[in-house]
Amino acid sequence: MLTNNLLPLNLDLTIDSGQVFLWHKINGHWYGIHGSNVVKVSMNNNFLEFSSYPENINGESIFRLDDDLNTIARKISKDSAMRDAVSTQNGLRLMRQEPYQCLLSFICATNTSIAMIRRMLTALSARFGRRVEYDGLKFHTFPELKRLAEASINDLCKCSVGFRARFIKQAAKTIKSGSVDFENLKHTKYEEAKEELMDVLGIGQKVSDCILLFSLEKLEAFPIDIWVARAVSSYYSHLLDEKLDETKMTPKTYRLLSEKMREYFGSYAGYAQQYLYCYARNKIVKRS
DNA sequence: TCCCAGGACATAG
DNA sequence: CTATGTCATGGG
Repeated sequence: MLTNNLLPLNLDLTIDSGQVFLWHKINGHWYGIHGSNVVKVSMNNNFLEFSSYPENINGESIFRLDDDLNTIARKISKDSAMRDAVSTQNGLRLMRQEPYQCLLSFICATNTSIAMIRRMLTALSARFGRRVEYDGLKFHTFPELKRLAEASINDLCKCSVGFRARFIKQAAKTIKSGSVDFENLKHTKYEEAKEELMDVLGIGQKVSDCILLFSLEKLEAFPIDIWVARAVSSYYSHLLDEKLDETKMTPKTYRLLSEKMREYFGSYAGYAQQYLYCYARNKIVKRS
């Protein structure tokens, strides 16, 4: 499938921006795990080339080409910091993930690094997913909820998930039971949907925001991790009433901050957040 | 050896 | 409602 609708799209930047964790670049093509499918993507002079297996998936949907990025970039470019973040990362987009995979991924993302998240999710898929071969390459699909819900804590721990094992198992049980309806949440107001997700064990404010932004169409969600907190502290302290200690993110501080930033950036605050996140990781001095 | 990483939970006040 | 300690794991 080929498309050039509403580009720009920078594949490398987007896929490697801490949203998805089961993608690999092989021979110039990106291969990713999208639920029970393997997807294959590449760019050929402004055309998105896309295929998937075993099901036929819409690549424009995964890369949110239905979002008019130029308009969004213009809307969030309200200050010099964001203008710089946008202009130096042209084509960075949000992705549209499978909600259940996104949810489990960000439960694994608590208090760890991206390299570790990749390791955990790769191990979980290898142990509990289904083997698929595509383009002569071997993959494992993302585990079905049933497998994770029935897995023993011990076997989950073999995937280096540590204390997250019980969260993964319990969350898989909860979602499988149907008490959380993703399709319904897509049409529920941000605040209400956020609260509902936080009823799931292992999901707090930040993880909930990530799930909402990356898989449930809540583009106003503004997840705050340590990097975004540093960026806000560096570039947006003038918007805050009190001085921000970005090392101490209490639930109260998180609530105030994210509310402030949603208010400032508006309905596309999530895009602003993603630009800030990547910008901060490259720009702000990493403490050794 | 200590600190950090896309934090959240349990408990006590 | 708020503050503090605890939770595995691996890299730097």
